[in-house]
Amino acid sequence: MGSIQLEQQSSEPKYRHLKTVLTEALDTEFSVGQALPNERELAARFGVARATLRQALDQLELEGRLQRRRGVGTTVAPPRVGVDVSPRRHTWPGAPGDSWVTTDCAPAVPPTAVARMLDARPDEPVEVVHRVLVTHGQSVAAEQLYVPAAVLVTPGEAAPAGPPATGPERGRHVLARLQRLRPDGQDRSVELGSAGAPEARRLDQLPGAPVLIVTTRYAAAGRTVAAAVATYRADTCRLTFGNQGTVSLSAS
Amino acid sequence: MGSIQLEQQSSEPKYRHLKTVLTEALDTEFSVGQALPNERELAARFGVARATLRQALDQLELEGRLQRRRGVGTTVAPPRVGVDVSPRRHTWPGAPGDSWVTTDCAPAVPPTAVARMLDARPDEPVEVVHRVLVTHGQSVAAEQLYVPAAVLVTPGEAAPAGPPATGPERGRHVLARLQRLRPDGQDRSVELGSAGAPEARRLDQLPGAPVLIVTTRYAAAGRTVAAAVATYRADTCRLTFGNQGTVSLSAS
DNA sequence: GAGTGGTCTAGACCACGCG
DNA sequence: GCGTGGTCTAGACCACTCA
Repeated sequence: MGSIQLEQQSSEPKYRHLKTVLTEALDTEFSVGQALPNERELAARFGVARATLRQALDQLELEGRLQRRRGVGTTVAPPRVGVDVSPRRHTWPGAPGDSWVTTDCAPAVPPTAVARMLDARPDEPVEVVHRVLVTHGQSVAAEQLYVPAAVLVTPGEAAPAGPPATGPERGRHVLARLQRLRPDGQDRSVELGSAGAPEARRLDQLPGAPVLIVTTRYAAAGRTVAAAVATYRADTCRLTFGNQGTVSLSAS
Repeated sequence: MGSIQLEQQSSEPKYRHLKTVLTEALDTEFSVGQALPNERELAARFGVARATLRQALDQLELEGRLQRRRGVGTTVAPPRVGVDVSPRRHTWPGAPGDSWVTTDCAPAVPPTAVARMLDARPDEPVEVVHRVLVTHGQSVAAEQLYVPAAVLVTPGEAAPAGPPATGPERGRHVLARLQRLRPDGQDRSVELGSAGAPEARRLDQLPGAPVLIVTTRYAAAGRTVAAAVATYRADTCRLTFGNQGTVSLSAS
């Protein structure tokens, strides 16, 4: 990246041309993990204001090419890790092979959007199970699983030995009871969002960072019995859906 | 949104507080399609610089709450439209029920990343079929489908009557031949990206706008026979995966 | 304490859509 | 031609990490 000046011809914005130049430099002159010069240095080298340079860096970070940490610097990001969200692996919360870790649980009234998804009255109490997904030593996703209290009571069965009113143990208790319902299927959707303050803390990133929001509706006996809202770090991960056909492809 | 001043207490950045205030205003005082005051007006009303206000608007646009058009203004965005990308509906390119429209096709050498996905030599020629997906009168996705020329030739069959060297008709020809291979399965992944110049033009948005990139690998007879890179507008759509279980949920 | 990225300001001009 | 959002500047200070 020895370039000193940014020659430009057309009406293309500077930051976009800058992004192109930086992308080529990343492809040819940098390796994963390597640190870039700091922003003031880079801006001076290209002869632009720091805000303009940052516009280019912002997009490169959005695309997962760069990793920026306050107080530390900017480095070349590793390729995104693939996270399998296909129903085969991620079948049913708490099922064997489920690699999520339950971190907390408490009863609450759900957000209205969640209540609608559950076909529940807006004021109906639900259990909220908080879980995180850790791979390669880093948190990649945080999830809130909503289960109406009503679906957890089994008719003709005595109330179970009292679980704690809150905490991971209560969450495991809820998942165990959910397990007893036979899963029929799930609807799932993916959209772009930005991390709220609590998710950002759990995912070790700044609030407002881009995330992929995966919303899942779980069904048993033809009824919606649970809903999950999971936020995946968009910068570091890629959602994979495994093989959706009849014959396996060999892993490449 | 009659609020005139932005009182603040903690170390929370102004733009984030601003975003919270605006979100509440959108939820309570605005309806879909309604226009907001212009940016200079809003910035003055909240007592911040325009750049700070724009930081808040940027995030709200990323979340699909706002729609901004240069020369026009900012309006409240409608809810994102769900686009079904489940294998049931989106089975095999060109299959009946496939709602994509073929716009162009030409032979080319694929990008190296695509060649690797196809298990092809980097210089092996492929057919590139361009397609767009239109729903509710707007383009929501643009796709490039890569098919190695080798998989299209049928041994012991005469070369077909010459298709045009380029254009939609050639694309339909390629898809028709691809149909003859029996589909076995597909691998799919979703990640965040930003629109390049050509995709931006086809999706009627600005370059750099956030998109969801869906990469699909199609297999037949245990081999990878095609790969598709589709970019969906992240602002206006939500990818849905239908029912992935054994029993249908009633549509809500 | 030195150095990094994150936030913020108060301007300016440009490109675009529309009447 | 006017009003809109998009780009750009040249500063400033803050919050954070690390030696």
